[in-house]
Amino acid sequence: MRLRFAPSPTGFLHIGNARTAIINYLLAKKYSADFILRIEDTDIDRSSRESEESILHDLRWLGISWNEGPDAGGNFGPYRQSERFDIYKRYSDQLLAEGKAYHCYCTPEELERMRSNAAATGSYEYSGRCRNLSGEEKKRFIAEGRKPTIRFRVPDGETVVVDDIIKGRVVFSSENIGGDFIIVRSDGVPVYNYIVVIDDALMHITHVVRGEDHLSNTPKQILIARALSLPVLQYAHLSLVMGNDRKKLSKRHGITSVDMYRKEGYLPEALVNYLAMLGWAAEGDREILSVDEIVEQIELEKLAKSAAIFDFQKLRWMNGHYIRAKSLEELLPLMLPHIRGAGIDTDAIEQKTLLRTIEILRPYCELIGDIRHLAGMLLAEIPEYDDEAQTLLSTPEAALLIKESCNFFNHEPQNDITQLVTVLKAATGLKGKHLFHPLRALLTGKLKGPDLEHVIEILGFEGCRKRAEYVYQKFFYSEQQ
RNA sequence: GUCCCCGUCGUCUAGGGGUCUAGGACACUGGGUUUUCAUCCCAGCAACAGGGGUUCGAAUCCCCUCGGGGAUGCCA
Repeated sequence: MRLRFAPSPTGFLHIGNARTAIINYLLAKKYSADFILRIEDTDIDRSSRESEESILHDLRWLGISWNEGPDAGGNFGPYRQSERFDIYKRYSDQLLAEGKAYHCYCTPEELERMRSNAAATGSYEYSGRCRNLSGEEKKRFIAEGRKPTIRFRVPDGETVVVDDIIKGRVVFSSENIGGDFIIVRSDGVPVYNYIVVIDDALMHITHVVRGEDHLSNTPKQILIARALSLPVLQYAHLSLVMGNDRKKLSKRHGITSVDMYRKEGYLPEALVNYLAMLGWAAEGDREILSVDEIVEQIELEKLAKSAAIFDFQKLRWMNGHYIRAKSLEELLPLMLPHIRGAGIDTDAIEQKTLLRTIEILRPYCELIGDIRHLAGMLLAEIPEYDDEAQTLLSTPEAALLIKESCNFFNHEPQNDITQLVTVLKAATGLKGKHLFHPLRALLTGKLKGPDLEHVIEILGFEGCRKRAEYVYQKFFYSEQQ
């Protein structure tokens, strides 16, 4: 069994393509199949090496690996279509020689005109104008300087059956696949629907698992395979991933490139888990599964036929779950850049303190990047005091607490910080939320957050003292003026 | 327009003739834990697109309608 993922390097790895890659990879793992990565870079204007590299990078980040590919080599290369033009040329020459394809001299402008005329009346398909050109007509077109494309001569009255592993039996007739289609452009570059057949055959692919948007292309490909006496493969067409407006997922639905998910602080295991579960369900109502568990259970036959709307909420929930499941040691390097991004000098902080901070703050994180807005509460010299906290700290009730806090730090520097709450309680006569609320605001600058006990533990005597002093200066002292 | 695919809670899904007064998860609501919020735990809300058949019996099989999607490119 040999599977493949064949992206075109025209941008970042899209989340929908990532799902296709993941499912192929998971299946390859399950069946110990070879997994081939092929780069479909025949759209020369839009393809780039940078895109290819970023796609490979994103695939690796997701934990996907392949046995053969442009970087890995293999016995059936090259693995970039742009490096295989001589192969495609041989086959198109053969089709031409056998009369199964022909030169078409229609210009893009002419075709566009035919198309728009047809749109008014009804359906469009290529008229077949150049199907049976006389030598005379050909000569004339050539004399006009027209560069021909090569069109595949679609046979009449053929039935094409796709026995799709997911969709079931789908029957097409050669009459209504849109007429003779172009297989080689006028500049000599071959077209997807044609070369995909050659590559899959030559690379000994056994199962083509790809997006449903290719289902209608499949009869064209099968017709090509027949014409070339190449094998027809097993197909499995994955239902598409949609945005919340039920349109194919695209940029306007939010972030759609794997690259962005990584930057936002999603974990690859969450993305893999979520994408695998989109259109598939594991036994026993389980939602959170490791790659190995998914590999054990996943089957093409059990994948959903219907399109699925991408649920960002659920992905976030799952990501939060994986954040909580990770060890602190694993989390630290992932969160460190974000903590630094919040302007905190992590080099000045003991590793032990950082780990403990992450432990305390982690329940508040759905994304790794969420730590950025939280870290300041525990690690900044002086945290940001939000509006709610400022309002609270300006009340007379808080004034008393602020004053007594400063007392605690200034007059008895030997005080045990763990006694702060007890001492303040006695000194102010406040208790319950009347005590904890303003104290929280004073220490963290926020009205909500982790246990004050933990906050005090991380801040220590000095940290708490600095904040109390800051608040005294800002809210208490200024009010006395 | 034509061809093709699809249609169970708001969303992802389980279910494939009787065990379905339709199960789980996210979201939402309420409660518990907590000084607060988050985590965690418990409970609740909420669906078989519509209409015809077939059958003793249909969410499950068939047909039609409607709805959604994809293809119809010298993109892949």
